[in-house]
Amino acid sequence: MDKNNRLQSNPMNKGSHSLGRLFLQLRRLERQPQNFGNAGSITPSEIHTIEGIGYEGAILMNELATHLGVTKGAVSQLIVRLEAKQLVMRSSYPHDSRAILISLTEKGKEAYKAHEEMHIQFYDQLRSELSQEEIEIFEKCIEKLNGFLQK
Amino acid sequence: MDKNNRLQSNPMNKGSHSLGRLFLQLRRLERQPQNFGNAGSITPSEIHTIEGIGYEGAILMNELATHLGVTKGAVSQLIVRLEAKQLVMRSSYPHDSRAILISLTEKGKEAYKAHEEMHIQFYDQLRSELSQEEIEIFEKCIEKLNGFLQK
DNA sequence: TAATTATAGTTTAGCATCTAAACTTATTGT
DNA sequence: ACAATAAGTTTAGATGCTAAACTATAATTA
Repeated sequence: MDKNNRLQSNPMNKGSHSLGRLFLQLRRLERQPQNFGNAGSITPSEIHTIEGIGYEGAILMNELATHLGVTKGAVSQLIVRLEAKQLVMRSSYPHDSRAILISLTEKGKEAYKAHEEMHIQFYDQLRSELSQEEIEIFEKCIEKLNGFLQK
Repeated sequence: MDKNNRLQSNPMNKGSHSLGRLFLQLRRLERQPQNFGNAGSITPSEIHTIEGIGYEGAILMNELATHLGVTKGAVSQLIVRLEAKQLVMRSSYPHDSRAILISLTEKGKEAYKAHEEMHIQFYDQLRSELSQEEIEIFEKCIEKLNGFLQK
């Protein structure tokens, strides 16, 4: 295509463009089911849910919805599927009989750990190509981004 | 919940955790339709498509699919919708009568520009809270990430 | 040249993910 | 006790994607 025809060729905006490509990559990743442990194929939404549960140990549907940034209805549906796959289990919450505590089964914990291991390896790979100082600045930037997007 | 029960409490992994939260934020963002220009409500997939077209000026279905990292079928469906919204138009490609060139209508260009403007403002906001050096390191890290995820 | 193979794009069926809203059941506040 | 609120479930419908079958054109090869 004719590159002179581009609507945008602002050189100041190169960083924004890299970020844009990263978004597309992440969108692609977030569509790809994967195997974690021997739990079979797990979709991105499922693994995020497992991550949220595993991080807390046990969590209410409510809290999980807030953590994931989705409605309680969405979480309810996910938990049905994860329970069917025997990755999570429900138990009652002593202080409020309406509430339901979700926790990981042994199989779920395996998947959780395999996923964490993957994260750690990924991060190690990044660390191996950057200095300690660069990593710290990167993390600071990520925190800033998190702050902006919070709203 | 009992924080001592956490499956993961590795302090070395804090950066990975921030990155995880960023992913969740982005997932949430990427579900939210927005208004750009006076083109009405535009979904994330639609705006990514418009961005890909606008950046090149005119592009083949084929190339667009590669750029977005989706199948040609997905692009075909998106273009149908964007054409119905009068944001893009099809024209024939001189060298190959099978191929179809997609470009933006005036309304599409408006949406494109409004979206770019948003990106630039977002990036300016980030820049205002970081030093020039920090920005450069951040961009380097983004490039690294892009490299990793390419595979 | 005629037949085969490859390529560009479209269409369709089906899956995954989510929301909004209606619903059930339990809790809280007056 | 009663009304309002809160936790979770269910359902219908939107979105966004893939895989695979399909049409039409182009390129290759026998």
